[in-house]
Amino acid sequence: MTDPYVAYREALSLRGLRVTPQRLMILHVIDEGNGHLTAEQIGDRIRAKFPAIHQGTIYRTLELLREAGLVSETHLGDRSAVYELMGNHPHHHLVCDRCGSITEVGDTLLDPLRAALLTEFGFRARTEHFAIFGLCAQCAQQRNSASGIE
Amino acid sequence: MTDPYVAYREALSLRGLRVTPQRLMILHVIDEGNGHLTAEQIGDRIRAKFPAIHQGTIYRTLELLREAGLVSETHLGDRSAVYELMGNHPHHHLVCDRCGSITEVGDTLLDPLRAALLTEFGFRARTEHFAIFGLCAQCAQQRNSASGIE
DNA sequence: TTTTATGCAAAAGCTTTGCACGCCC
DNA sequence: GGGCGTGCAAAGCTTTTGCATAAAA
Repeated sequence: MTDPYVAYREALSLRGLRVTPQRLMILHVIDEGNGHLTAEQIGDRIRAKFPAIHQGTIYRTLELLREAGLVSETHLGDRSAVYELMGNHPHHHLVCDRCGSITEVGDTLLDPLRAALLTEFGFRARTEHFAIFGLCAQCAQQRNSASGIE
Repeated sequence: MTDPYVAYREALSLRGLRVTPQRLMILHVIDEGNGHLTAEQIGDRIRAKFPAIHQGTIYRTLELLREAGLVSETHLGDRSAVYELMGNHPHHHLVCDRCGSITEVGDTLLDPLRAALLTEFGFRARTEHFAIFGLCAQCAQQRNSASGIE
C-alpha cells in the first residue's frame, strides 16, 4: 500500500501548484468523504488533528482545487456545497426531502438525458456529480400508509 | 382581464393563510419572474414601488408559501435560490458555467430519468424545477475554436 | 532569494430572529 | 378584540478579503 499522498503531490506539481501539507490533507479528507462533505466539515475533520489550520485556508484551497480541475463542487440544496475528487468513479446523489438520506446511484442513468440535451440544445451538461431531490422509497411508503393512500 | 390578485387571495384563504398586501405582491412578482428571481431580487422589485416592505418579510413569506405548497424553491448553484409559482407549466433551467446564460427547457425531457429512478430505486424525484449546469452551445463552440479543437 | 500560501482577524453578504405595533379576521 | 403579520434592528452564519509572517520552489 503506497502512500496516497504521493499521488496528491504529483497532481499538484503537474499543474504548477505548490505542495503544502494543508493541501495534501484537504485532498485526503475530500477523498475519504467521497463527495459527501461540506467545506466546514472538511475543516472540522482536519482541525480535529491539526487545530491550527484555519477555515479561511479551506475555502481558498477548495476554490483553487476546483479551478485546477482536481475537485468538483456540488450544491445539495439548502445545505452548502459538497466536494469530491474528480477522477473518482462518477456517481450521483438522490437526496430525500423528508429524512435527508442520501443514496448513491451510478452515472449511466443520466446518459439519455445528456444525449437529449446535446442533440436538442447543443448543451454540454456537466454532470460529473448531480443532486436530485425527492422522496426516498421508505419515506414515500410511510407517507402513503400514514394517510391511507392519500 | 380579471384581477390576478383574486386568484392569489383565494389560494391563500383556501389554506387558512391570512391575506395581506405583502403576500399578494410577493406572489405577483414571483409569477412575473417565471422562476428566475432570487429572494433579494423579489424584494428589490417590490421595494421599487413600496419601499417600506422589509427584506425580512420577504424571507418569512417565501418560507410560508413554500411550506404551503404555493411556491417552489430551486437552488441555482452558487448561492441563492430562485422561486416560482407551483402550477405554472413545469420547466427546467440549463445554466451555463461560463457565460451564466439560462435556457428554459420542457419537462418531458426528464421523463426517462424519472421513470428509471422510480423503478430502480423507488425514488420519487421532485423535479418540478430542475437546474442543470454545463456549457451552452455558444460557449462550447467558442472554446473549441479558441483552442483549435482542444 | 523570490514567490506564494497560510494564519489571523475583520468585514461582507445573506438569512434568521425578537420585539412592539398594526392589520386581518 | 384577539391573534397573527410586518417593520425594524440586531444577531447569526457562512464565506471572502487584507495583511504580516512563514513556507515552498
